[in-house]
Amino acid sequence: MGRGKIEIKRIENSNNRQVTYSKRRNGIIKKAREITVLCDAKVSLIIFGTSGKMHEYCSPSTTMSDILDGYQKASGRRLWDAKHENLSNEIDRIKKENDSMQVKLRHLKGEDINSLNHKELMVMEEALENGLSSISAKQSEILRMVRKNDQILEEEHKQLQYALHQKEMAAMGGNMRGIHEEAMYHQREREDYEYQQMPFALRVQPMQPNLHERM
Amino acid sequence: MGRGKIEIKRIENSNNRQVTYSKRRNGIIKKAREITVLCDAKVSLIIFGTSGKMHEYCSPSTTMSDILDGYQKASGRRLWDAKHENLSNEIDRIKKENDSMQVKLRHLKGEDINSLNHKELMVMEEALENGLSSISAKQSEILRMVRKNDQILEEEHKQLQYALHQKEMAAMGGNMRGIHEEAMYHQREREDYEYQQMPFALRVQPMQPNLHERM
DNA sequence: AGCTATTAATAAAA
DNA sequence: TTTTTATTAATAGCT
Repeated sequence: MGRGKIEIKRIENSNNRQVTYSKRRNGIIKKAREITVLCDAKVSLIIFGTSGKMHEYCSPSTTMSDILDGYQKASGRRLWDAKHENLSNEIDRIKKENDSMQVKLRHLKGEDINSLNHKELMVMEEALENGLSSISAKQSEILRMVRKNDQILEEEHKQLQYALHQKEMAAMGGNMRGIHEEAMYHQREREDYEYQQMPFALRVQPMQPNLHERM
Repeated sequence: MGRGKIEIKRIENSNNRQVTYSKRRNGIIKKAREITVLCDAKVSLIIFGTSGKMHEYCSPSTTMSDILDGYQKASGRRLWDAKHENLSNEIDRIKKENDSMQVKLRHLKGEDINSLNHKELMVMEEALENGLSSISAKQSEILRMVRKNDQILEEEHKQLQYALHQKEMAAMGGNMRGIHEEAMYHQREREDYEYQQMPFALRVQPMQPNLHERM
């Protein structure tokens, strides 16, 4: 049914193949549509071309799921059971892994250890001791950090007190001598200058920014 | 394409409809087969007639499941049941549980504890100490059991030595006085009686039957 | 089921 | 891709 007869075998010319695919695909879908209308049939048709693009047709009176349900009943084959089984198996596997970890955790917490023998207990004891020492070390580290921060804060506190004292003394002197507004302004300027001159590390700023999170 | 043109609408004559269905069904399946061969396409085709009988075609290079998988991916629609989703969800849930337990275990072993804060470390430390003390207690218990068993064995050993000594003495006396067979038999009877008279706890029997398993 | 006149699909070309 | 068109393929109405 064309300008020439063709053999039903793979079309080697890729352009021809693509054109033929497009035409015949439309043809099949048209035929599917026609048979559903003419004969009350229910049709599910899915076509994938080499490009991977999909085309589908499904009778308007039904759905893919319905037809596939019917397919499963009629053919006895199960389309999804293989998947089901895989998933179920994976669940079993993971659950077992889970259980054994649960048991380990309980053992490490000292629960249900009646079933353990001396050797196993030794291994666990060692693990616990290692864990404990790691954690103690970490605790000490945090404590050191806290102390250091304390120390720094204390230093800053002293500096602030000193600065405040200076300011009060200066202000008092000014009042006693009846300094006017402009003089006060310069006074403030001088204090700003003094602050700029303080060693950087002594300025007010958080030294361990995330320490509160660790407490 | 027939002796007359027909409108594409339901064929009211049921006999004609059945005949046309049969012919066109074969036609579509043939077309499906042809497009797979000519164009390397993958086709899934399922047809139900009014009688409820099913006819299908699926490209030989693949399976219904494969094509329907592709359909799901391409269309975004889900053909499978809620069951699948439930299973998938459960897998996800269990995997998460798994992961968190893994993390806990690692933490208890003192690994990856940099991310923990002071409070969490405190909790873990306590858990580890509890676990350690439970295990130490169990170890002591086992040690006590071993010692007790030792003691019992030692007692039994003494009793056995004593019994053996008695027997040897008796045998020696018998030989010296030339005791005949019947006398020896009575000797043995007497020893059996003595054994029956021993305090039950001192008789030879395993005191901690499964102790070897615990070591 | 076959047959065949007729329509429908489509291969090749544009 | 789509259109055109010569040709083949499918099939409607009959047996």
